Amino acid sequence: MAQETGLSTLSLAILGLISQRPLTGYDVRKVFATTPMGHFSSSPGAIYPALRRIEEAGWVRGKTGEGKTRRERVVYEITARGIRVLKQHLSRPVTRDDVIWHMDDLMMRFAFMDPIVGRETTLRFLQTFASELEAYATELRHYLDSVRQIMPPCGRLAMENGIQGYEMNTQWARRAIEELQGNSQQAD
Amino acid sequence: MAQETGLSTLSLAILGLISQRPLTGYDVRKVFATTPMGHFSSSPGAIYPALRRIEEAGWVRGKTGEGKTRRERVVYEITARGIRVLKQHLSRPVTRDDVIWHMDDLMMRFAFMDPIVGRETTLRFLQTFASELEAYATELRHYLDSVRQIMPPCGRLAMENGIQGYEMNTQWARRAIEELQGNSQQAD
DNA sequence: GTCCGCATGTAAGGCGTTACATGATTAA
DNA sequence: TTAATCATGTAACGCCTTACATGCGGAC
Repeated sequence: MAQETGLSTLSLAILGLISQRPLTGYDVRKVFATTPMGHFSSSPGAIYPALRRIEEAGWVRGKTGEGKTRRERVVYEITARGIRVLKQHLSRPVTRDDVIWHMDDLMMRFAFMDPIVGRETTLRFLQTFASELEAYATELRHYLDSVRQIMPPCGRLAMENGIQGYEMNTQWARRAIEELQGNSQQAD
Repeated sequence: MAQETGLSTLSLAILGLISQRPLTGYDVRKVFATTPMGHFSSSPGAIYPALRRIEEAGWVRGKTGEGKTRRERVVYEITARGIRVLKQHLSRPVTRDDVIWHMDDLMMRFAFMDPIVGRETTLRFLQTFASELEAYATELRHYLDSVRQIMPPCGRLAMENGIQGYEMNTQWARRAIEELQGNSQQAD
């Protein structure tokens, strides 16, 4: 459900993984099942159709019959077109809308962006990420203050939980900027 | 996509709101559009079908033609059956699975639970919520430590972001417990 | 020689999204 | 009277979910 590029969050996750190194569908499922990757479902009914879609879009190419055995096994690798789309998707500016509605997409973008778009763009991403988050958190705080009296205690606490999440993310981003500036070499 | 009761997160949100006071579909949309409520979509294509479903399930009852004008306007109120289902759904214990896959559902449950299931159950909810979260965060930290060397810096940072989110939620829950214990009166 | 893990898929169903459609009421 | 807001919906589409299905390879 992502913007202009038509890259859903799941497709982005898969394409990002394959951009790092060629993978089979099963490999992707394993990553989703065994790592805390975006807490995606590893169900075959999600992965294989998604792989087919991004292959039909020309972003990856599947190769059969590699390796020793002639077992059915399709290894996907990213195409030049795929890299282009990925780069375009990862370069999109962070909007207020993104931080409100597409946090998971943003974190996914961040996780893959450094090798694809370069350190400088990554840092710019974090800057706007942090400031959009901060602005939104401030706004929510104001809203909360204005309704604090009339809210049931648990509703208020639930809302504070959300706000603290945004504030935490803001701080995380600022720390990340410092870390990445200190360590300027780029994974490539 | 929620467990046994067949109450999706959106249905839960709507049912929870209606449990507080009778609402029209448009009212629900306004709440979603103007408050930070779970960042749901306020699109009519989501709300009205969901309302219809929970009405068909017998959890709410719609009444037409109230108020001054004879404008088409359906006010929904929760039924005894709806309260029963809500209570059952809100009383479910917090599982490890929930904190990994259904955080938004958990926060929604929390936001509505106090008046429906009582302060004591709410506190128990927060207790298990906190300990499940803490356990999972610890586990992720171990995992992160074990792969720290071989991870690209941004992948590591993305993962730390996730872990910090869990830790933040743990602390939030502990603070919430203290607050709710201090202020024992119950919204009813 | 049987069971488990690898590896790939399909089918039905549910539900949210975007976009479109319709009509009543109120404010300018 | 025109526009905005109130209020309710439908249709097409996409995509995820659960469940089922299939066959190879290695281990015991």
